[in-house]
Amino acid sequence: MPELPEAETIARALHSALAGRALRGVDLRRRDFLKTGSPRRLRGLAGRRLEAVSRRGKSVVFEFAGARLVLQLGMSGRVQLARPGRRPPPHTHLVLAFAGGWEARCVNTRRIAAGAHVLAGEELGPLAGLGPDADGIGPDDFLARLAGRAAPVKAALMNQTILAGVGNIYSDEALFRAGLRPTRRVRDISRAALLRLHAALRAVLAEAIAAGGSTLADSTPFAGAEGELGYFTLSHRVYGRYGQPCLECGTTLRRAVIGGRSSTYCPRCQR
DNA sequence: CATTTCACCTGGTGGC
DNA sequence: TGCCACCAGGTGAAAT
Repeated sequence: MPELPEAETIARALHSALAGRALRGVDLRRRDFLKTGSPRRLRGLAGRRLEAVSRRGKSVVFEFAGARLVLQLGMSGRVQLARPGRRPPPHTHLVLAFAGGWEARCVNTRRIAAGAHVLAGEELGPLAGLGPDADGIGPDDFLARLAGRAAPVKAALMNQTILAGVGNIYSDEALFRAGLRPTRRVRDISRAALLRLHAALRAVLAEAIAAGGSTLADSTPFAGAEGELGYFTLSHRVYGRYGQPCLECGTTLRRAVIGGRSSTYCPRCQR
């Protein structure tokens, strides 16, 4: 599912293909995909120049002069960068047409937690209340934001107000690398172990972003092929491997449900 | 406030 | 082969 690295990869690809181009047309194909702002305001973006595409947490941000369009990818969000004319894929809910003949097609199959937000000026919309981005946070800030919490460390990592961008996949991977059981309460974890977790999280995210970058280099959406932006495979060590042997010690990986999310961990390597 | 739980939605899977 | 129950999970609102 799209978390920080996937959103980063999408934002970078869109930025290199589209930054500097004028938005020519907006096609909102599913009205309820627009969560903040009116369709009128959305259409009002047409004619403006796209200054940049960036990322905040798990969201992709189209930056226009005086306004922003925030795209929440949710559970199953993808963006297809394509030439107009060809039929958009099923579940295409919003199409942004740019000068130079590129369309950014926002595709969502499971319509959960996904949507677009048109923000004027300094308006924050869904970005309000987000903690600092997980790929840039330093060890001191990380410790300060987590310190003393009663929540299970897995839940704390996925709490977007504490730290933005981490979801089920990368929290599982970071906890495995740090040797921490996802059910452990943060306040019971030593400072040294939390520092290990910080380092593990930063490393996992950096590797995933690099993997996304290499995927981009292969798919070259700018070369004319239809570019599906959104997913790539970093080889996961625990995520989704419930019931299979741990790659470090061979113990069968177990599953725990935390905050309604299933988490996979090694009962021997993670304490 | 912090924390926990639940609804939302659809495609893929696995059992029969 | 076909049917259907079940699962996945990001977000925000509601409950504790």
